[in-house]
Amino acid sequence: MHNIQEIAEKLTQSGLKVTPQRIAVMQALMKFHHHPTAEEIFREVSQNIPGLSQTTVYNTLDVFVKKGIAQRIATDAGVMRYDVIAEAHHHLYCLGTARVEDYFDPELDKLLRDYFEKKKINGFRPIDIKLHLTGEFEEQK
Amino acid sequence: MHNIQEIAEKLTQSGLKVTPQRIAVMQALMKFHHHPTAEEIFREVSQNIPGLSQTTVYNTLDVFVKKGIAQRIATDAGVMRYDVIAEAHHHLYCLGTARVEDYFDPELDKLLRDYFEKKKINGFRPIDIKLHLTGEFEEQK
DNA sequence: TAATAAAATGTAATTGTTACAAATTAAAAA
DNA sequence: TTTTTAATTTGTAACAATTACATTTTATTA
Repeated sequence: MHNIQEIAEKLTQSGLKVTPQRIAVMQALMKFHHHPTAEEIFREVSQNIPGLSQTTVYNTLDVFVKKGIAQRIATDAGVMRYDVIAEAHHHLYCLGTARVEDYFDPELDKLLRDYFEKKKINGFRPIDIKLHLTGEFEEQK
Repeated sequence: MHNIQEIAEKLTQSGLKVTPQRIAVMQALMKFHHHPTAEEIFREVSQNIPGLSQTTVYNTLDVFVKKGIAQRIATDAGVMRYDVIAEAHHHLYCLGTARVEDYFDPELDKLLRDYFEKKKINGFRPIDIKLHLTGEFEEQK
């Protein structure tokens, strides 16, 4: 779902009005695969929508998060990063760069699900299990 | 190691001068088990050290993190929280409250270590593996 | 096409954190 | 002990990211 039609549909489904700003923010979210900050999205979307306000970007991202069509992640640098929600995935935090990448691993998900089914944590019912892998990218990519 | 002597020793070992502020900050870090914010530490430590500056708390926590005797974690609320580093542990993020609790599970650690030994992620070498369990505490505790 | 609730805008406030210069202090040397 | 010196603390001000709020604009529905 990368075209305007489908995005509009998704917005309507979530009970949101379809506006150029929202469509553009969603497109930017889907374009960047490295968890953009609100500022990066603002810069990107501003090219198409000249008078765009920062506030709008923050509002829009917030709404997306509340509706569950985007995800907000806190980074160690103190900036929030955003993410379109697709399937379950984990995050790779690159040490040198501040990069955050998605990591999909259904096999691991199953392993964890099974593990916590057996093992109970006292009084805590996990709803979402996410791995936080800190490390380094080897030169290549 | 909860007494002044031992804390002082730990500071010296890390190549840090022993100051009342540092000792008090470390004591506060050890007293609170729910990952205090800099502000919480400031309030606590201010009681013993009246003229204490906010900046000192931030500096001190930063130094601790750099020396590896404390840990800084970014939260979804946009505030940093701090943590004395003991053994490897994971974090339980409580949905309702903004609480973050430690979760120790050596068995799980081994499971994960083994898993990533076999399974290679393309180009990424994990240094630290941390689980991020979001969920709810059941009434009791 | 008009009415209306929702959304976007701009500005200003707020919050958490950091930069920086000056004053103080812990530790080492005399 | 006293002196020296580099490290640490302090206070203030700056900063960056985010939010509050009042006003204007717009998408949707009737």
